[in-house]
Amino acid sequence: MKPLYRQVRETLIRRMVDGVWAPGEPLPSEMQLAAELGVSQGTVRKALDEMAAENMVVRKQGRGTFVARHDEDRILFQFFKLVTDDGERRFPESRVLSIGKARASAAECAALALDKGSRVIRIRRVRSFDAVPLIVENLSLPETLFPGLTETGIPNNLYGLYAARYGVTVARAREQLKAVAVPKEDAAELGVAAGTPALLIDRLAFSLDQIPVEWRLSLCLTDGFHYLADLT
Amino acid sequence: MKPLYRQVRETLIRRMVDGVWAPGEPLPSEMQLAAELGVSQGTVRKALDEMAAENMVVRKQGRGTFVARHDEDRILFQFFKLVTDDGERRFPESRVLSIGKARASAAECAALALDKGSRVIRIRRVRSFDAVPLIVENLSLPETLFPGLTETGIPNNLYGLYAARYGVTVARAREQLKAVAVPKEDAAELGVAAGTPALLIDRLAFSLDQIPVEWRLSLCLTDGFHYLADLT
DNA sequence: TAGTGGTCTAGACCACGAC
DNA sequence: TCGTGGTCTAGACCACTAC
Repeated sequence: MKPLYRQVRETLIRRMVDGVWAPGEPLPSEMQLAAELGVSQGTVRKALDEMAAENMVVRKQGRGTFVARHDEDRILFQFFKLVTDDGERRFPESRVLSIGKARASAAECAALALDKGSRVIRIRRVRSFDAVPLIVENLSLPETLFPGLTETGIPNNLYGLYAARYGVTVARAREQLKAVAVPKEDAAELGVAAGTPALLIDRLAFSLDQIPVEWRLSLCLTDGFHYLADLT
Repeated sequence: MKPLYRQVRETLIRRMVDGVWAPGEPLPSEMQLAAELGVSQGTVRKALDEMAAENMVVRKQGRGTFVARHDEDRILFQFFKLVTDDGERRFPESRVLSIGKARASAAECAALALDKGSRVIRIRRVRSFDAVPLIVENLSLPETLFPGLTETGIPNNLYGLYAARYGVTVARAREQLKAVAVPKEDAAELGVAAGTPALLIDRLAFSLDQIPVEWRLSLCLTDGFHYLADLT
């Protein structure tokens, strides 16, 4: 049998997925949750501590426990690892180059665990620091999860939009990095010669319930910037 | 005042640094530690759980709590992020190209927090998979921490040597990644043309007591391999 | 002052490993 | 069977926030 605190944890995650508590909202207090779920406060606490460690909730002494929001700095930088060489964390501006729908390619079906023939939304954009382009990004999203996305404006912070408009919270991602030569198609957008070395980041993002919800290929110049990883 | 469980944690780390318990050895049981330190078992447990989460100790139900060892698996999963494109984790062979002592450069002093004029050990080696060279590595170590290192054989698993021979346990590292063109000096070792894109990994490794103990620049080809990061 | 999460304690029982 | 860590409970007090 699964430990009680993990069952509690899953109940709470289920509720967040179902939108019972929206991002930014406070959860009931530990005592209330314990009473409602028929367990002791300590068990609820262990579940919440684990969720806090994974950035799903934020605990504030004296105030309460809140569902994590995707516009808090700590969450933003959970997924954005590119830092200036003097260690400054900054967030780039974005400009959408194209957006549209299409039948998912084989690679997209594989990455996003979609059935053959499913449809995806594709976004291509450039991200810049101080008007200097540094990243070209190609995103694929399952259309069923984000209906109508192509008709709205695309904000800089996409994960905030996923959460606010579609109730899809990105909780975790895995990134695969390679060094590649910038191909002809991307050279112009980045303002460099084709063949320049660049960092290719292949990211698959997962929702609270571990479903892949976004596939993103980012081609990054690393002049004055680097990808920062902590091996803990 | 610092919480009790953190004081316990620091006491235990201090003992590991001082070699009271060597890697692989069991710690006293929770009850024994609690009695000795004059706290409750729950407080010791919280300290140990935290240390287990940071890979400093390994807990095994029914057996005990053990000081973590720098065996291949730990290196592979905690410190070696390069995996094959089909997800296989493998350990490369290494061949030392040169080893020697020198006065630390300004960059080395800055990275390793050394006084100007300190001496360092420098190692240069090539790492291969199936005899195909994939990584050229330049390491710098403070000589005071590793006396006599230049006179011994250099094993493939350096962190194991640091721990076994010098009592220096690498607990954490930060890595900075860039995409660069392979310079002339390294092209021959890697068997590629100068200018080929490669991943440059700048790693600073810290001991249990948070002292920088190794600076490592790894130039990696990412053909058939990638750097894997989990954003949690 | 009241309510929240943070720390600390004490004790019970369970699951696992060694013998 | 015994000793270990793993889970669960219950209750006390502290630190912080809001009112």
